[in-house]
Amino acid sequence: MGITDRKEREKEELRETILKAAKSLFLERGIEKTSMRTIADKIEYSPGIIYHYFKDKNEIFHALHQEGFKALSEKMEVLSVVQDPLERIKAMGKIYVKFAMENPDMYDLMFIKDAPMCHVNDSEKEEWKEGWFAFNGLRMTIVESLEKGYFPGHDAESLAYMVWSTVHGLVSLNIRKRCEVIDIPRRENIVSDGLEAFFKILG
Amino acid sequence: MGITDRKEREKEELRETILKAAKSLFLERGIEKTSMRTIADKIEYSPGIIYHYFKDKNEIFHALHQEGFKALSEKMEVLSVVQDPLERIKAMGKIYVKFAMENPDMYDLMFIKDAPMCHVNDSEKEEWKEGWFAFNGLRMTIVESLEKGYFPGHDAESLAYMVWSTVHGLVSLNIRKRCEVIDIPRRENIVSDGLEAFFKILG
DNA sequence: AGGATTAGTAAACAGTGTTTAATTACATTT
DNA sequence: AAATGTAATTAAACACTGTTTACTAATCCT
Repeated sequence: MGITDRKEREKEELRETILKAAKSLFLERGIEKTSMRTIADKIEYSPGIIYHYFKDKNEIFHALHQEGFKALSEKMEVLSVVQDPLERIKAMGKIYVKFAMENPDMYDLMFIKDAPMCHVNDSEKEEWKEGWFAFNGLRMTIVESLEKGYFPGHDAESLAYMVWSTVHGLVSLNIRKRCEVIDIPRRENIVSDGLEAFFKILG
Repeated sequence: MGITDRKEREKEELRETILKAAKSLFLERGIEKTSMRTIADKIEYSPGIIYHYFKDKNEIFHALHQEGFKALSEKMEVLSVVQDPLERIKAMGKIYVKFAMENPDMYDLMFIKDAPMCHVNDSEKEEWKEGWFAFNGLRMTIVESLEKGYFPGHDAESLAYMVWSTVHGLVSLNIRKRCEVIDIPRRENIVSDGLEAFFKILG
């Protein structure tokens, strides 16, 4: 079965090539300017071939979407050294915001664009694994905080969603250029300043 | 100059007709499915005519964008009866979230989509008036809170951006379908639950 | 009434995602 | 080695998109 195996491998290779081309085009020109034809041009194949490896454009970007979550979760690994759960929440927030500001297009794809989520709804229904895993990391840390007496009278789920919302809001308003309402000198650091204000309120 | 006036009025009328058609199509099918041709079909003119009244598709949706801000600021008018500034912040948050959940497509256009903001950047640069006005309402209330001794050690700008970020995060994660990570029974009320958690933390 | 201006249109351009049918390349079987 | 069957690959088309162009028809002003 050596030949079938090699075939299999070659097929996988082209899939990876398509994905790599899509990623580099996406990161330097955005999703809208990355068309099936520009991807095809880049890999020097005809546009039609892509549909033998991906159902549609959405499936390509869903794959990149997953890569993004892998990258983010890797950055979260250092959190294991932070003992205090409240400090760990703050450290998570910092990593999250840093990731978003350093990879705005990837963040956009992961948390703002509606494109790849439609795909999730269609094919995997209640299955958005990467997202669930990431959110659960935050929720567990908050459960631990509640156990240690932080945030009395709160419940983990609401609190976790609220914390996520705040950091998401901080970065997404910036990424989608809604910060123009803030004076130019302040604007530069408004995301990290907002984050610090949030931490101060958390206690 | 009566004739010129009537001409002017008629021209304004078609502009309004286009806007009305665009709005109704947009609200029932979303921005992506509202094309220049579907608008033209609806008003029973040829697609080309739209370009005599609007520079491009963006300019149409920038006009709707402004309508959205007018609607939101009208809903904020009741706030004048709330005396305590901290309570006013909370009331603002509730109105904001209610508006977003009742008009998700309009909210999307106003705060999530990048489309109409590009237009702002190009033509009016540092001029996004409606947005600045809305944000300033929040900032002023927070200044008042600081004066009354709330949030010691904070500055108004960071705090205002943080509060805005939280409410924006709560609704935008929901609108862009990132709440699938939350269990189904909790999901239904997660936005208002998250908002309550935030209020609880604000004090 | 005639020339200028404006409203409106049809058709085209360049682009998009996607599907189709046809073709090429290649492994397997005869 | 030649024929067959299968999979990879392509060119071309379809139905869209936003936008521009050249043209016509209507209206206004002198």
